[in-house]
Amino acid sequence: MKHAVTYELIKMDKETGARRGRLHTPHGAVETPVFMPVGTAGTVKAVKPESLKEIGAQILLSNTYHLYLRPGHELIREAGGLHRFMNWDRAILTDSGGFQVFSLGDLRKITEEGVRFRSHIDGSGHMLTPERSVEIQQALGSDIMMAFDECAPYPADRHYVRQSLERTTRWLHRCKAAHENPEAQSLFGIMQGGMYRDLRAESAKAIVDLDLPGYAIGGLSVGEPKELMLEVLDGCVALLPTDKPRYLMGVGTPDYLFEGVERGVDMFDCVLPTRIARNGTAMTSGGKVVIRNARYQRDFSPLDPHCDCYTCKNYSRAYLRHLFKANEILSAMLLSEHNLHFLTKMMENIRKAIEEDRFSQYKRDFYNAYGPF
RNA sequence: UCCAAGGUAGCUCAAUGGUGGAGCACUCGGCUGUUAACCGAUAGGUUGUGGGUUCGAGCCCCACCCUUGGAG
Repeated sequence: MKHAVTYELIKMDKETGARRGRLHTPHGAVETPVFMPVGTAGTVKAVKPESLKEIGAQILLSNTYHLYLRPGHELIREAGGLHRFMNWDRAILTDSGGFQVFSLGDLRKITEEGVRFRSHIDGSGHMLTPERSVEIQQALGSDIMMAFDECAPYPADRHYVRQSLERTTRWLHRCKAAHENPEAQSLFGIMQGGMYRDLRAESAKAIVDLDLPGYAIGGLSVGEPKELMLEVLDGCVALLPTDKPRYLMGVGTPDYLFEGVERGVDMFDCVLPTRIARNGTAMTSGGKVVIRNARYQRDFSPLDPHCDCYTCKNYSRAYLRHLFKANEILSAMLLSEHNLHFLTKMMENIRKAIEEDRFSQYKRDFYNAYGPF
């Protein structure tokens, strides 16, 4: 059987676990390692698809739970699928709603069958099951569907995490069984196991046994200290096959991206660049810039002097601060575009550095310029 | 000139005669498979002025100043 999405390993870094690869999808190739901007509700908030293309985004993430509630997956099927509906002809990965099991804590109840949600929009009741999640993602027509999982909270006791990951594994089998056309869309499995090394190993073995076209590491970056996260991540990557893409879910600060790549992760996604943009913060080559701060009131220099994005080419820090303070929508647009450009460009540089066997050097240079994260 | 209603944080306003608060603004912090153009924290006061009553006054009394509306 031919999978919709395949992974081509192009080059391994000589010193670290970093690797340069390529994902082949029904909507074009994706050069890895890659950062995927998040477009939860069928839009990367405040950024036009045209701008995303200019920035160089290769693949977007969208969300099953949110699109199911509004406007409804049947409507999107009727529109010709999510790609057409949102005018994005490059690749799309859809999350399964599994993260909402975690983030909508008070609004859901987990059972073996699935998860009962109360809509955060109108309070109505809904049942999301592995079968239902796959059905919705098939209607959306994403290139990569994620398995319906439970992202366990941190901290969580061993007993809970074990129960949770075993249920997630059973759910993965049901997702695979419900998956109708693996040649049109690929299903990625998600490893869980919290911060417990042996449970991670159990989870990894269970999902790798299904021989899926890609594997994700879930349940990290949920509030645990960075050292712990990296230690767990070390173990996780080692458990995954080298001939399949590895996706670290929910990671998006520059340091975590470098650390992930260094350990052999190929894909990342995160709301952080767009969210902090809307809240008045930018990532720049010189570090984090909280543009809302009074110190930038009369700073007429560009946000990042080393950046060639639309925002940095045309506007000053003083103007960006003014827009934010004045609650102007353009503030969210310009800062979001910049932050996505920044991370996308950073990943581009990382890929190039791996090709030229100077990943570690690039990482050092980047850290030196960026300062504390 | 008279009548009325008012003067409390930068702004708009709360506060039985009993420890003067809120929202917004300001300043700062946080945000990691989006419940998030969000959340949190700090700061900010001779309660228009001067007297009086009272154990105690933003609140009651007197005078004055100022604002708004009305009448002339």
